Amino acid sequence: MKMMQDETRKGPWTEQEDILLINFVNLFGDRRWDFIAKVSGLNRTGKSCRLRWVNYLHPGLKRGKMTPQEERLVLELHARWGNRWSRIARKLPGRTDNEIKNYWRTHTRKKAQERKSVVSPSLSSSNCSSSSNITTVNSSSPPGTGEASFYDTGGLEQVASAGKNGEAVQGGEKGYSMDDIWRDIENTIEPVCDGFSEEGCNFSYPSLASPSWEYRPDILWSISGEESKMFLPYDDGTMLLTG
DNA sequence: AACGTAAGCAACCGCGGTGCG
DNA sequence: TCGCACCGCGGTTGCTTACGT
Repeated sequence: MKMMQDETRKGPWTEQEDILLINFVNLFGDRRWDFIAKVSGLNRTGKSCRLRWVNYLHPGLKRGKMTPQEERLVLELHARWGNRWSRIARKLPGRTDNEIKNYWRTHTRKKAQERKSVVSPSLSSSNCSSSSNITTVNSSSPPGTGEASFYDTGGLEQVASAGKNGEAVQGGEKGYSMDDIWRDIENTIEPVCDGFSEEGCNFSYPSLASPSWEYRPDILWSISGEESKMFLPYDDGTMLLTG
């Protein structure tokens, strides 16, 4: 990892970055992303930090395949609200808008294919030239076109609950999984999630951005840009407070 | 066993909304 | 009241992994 302090890093997050971010969110809460981005020395944008937190690092996130109940809920809510992913996500504790969005995309694509094969098994290419709008919702199709056709399918029919890999182990964290990281965190930090059971920890309040641990102004020490140097991340992700 | 394709997931981008000076 | 900075959302893209031939 090259340390060009000036350029903003992009692309996949490393474990060390994750740990660093977790630490800083613990300290400052999960709202002041720009501040955290600067102070942490991550060389990431606030946006990027927020996204990483919300979609991957937030405690209480469920991992793995959607349950049939969740799938049904997604379909129902999507039928009702359309692409209001964050809104839908609030009704699914532990699921993120991104996750639901991705799920929907996959589901939609699958559906499109199923339909295509049902509607025109042998029709193949005869006269569907101009009116074949059901559609392959592929990535290049403009949003809305193909999608709308699913709103009215009564899309509630069972999703082939078959996904490919049941586990959806994200990102191939080799050696040091998120579970490990969280185990570490739990051992070292006390998240102020009290009273939050797995399900109590739902994010019904405005979006995942809600702090799952208290914002602690008392430990905010009024850090300025310069003072951020006080934090020197060790290689193993722990923090050294200097100064 | 190798190759091609599809599916799934993580991350980025752009835009609109909101709060603050 | 206006302008600016930041945050959050939805859309899109790119990469990795799984599967089929």
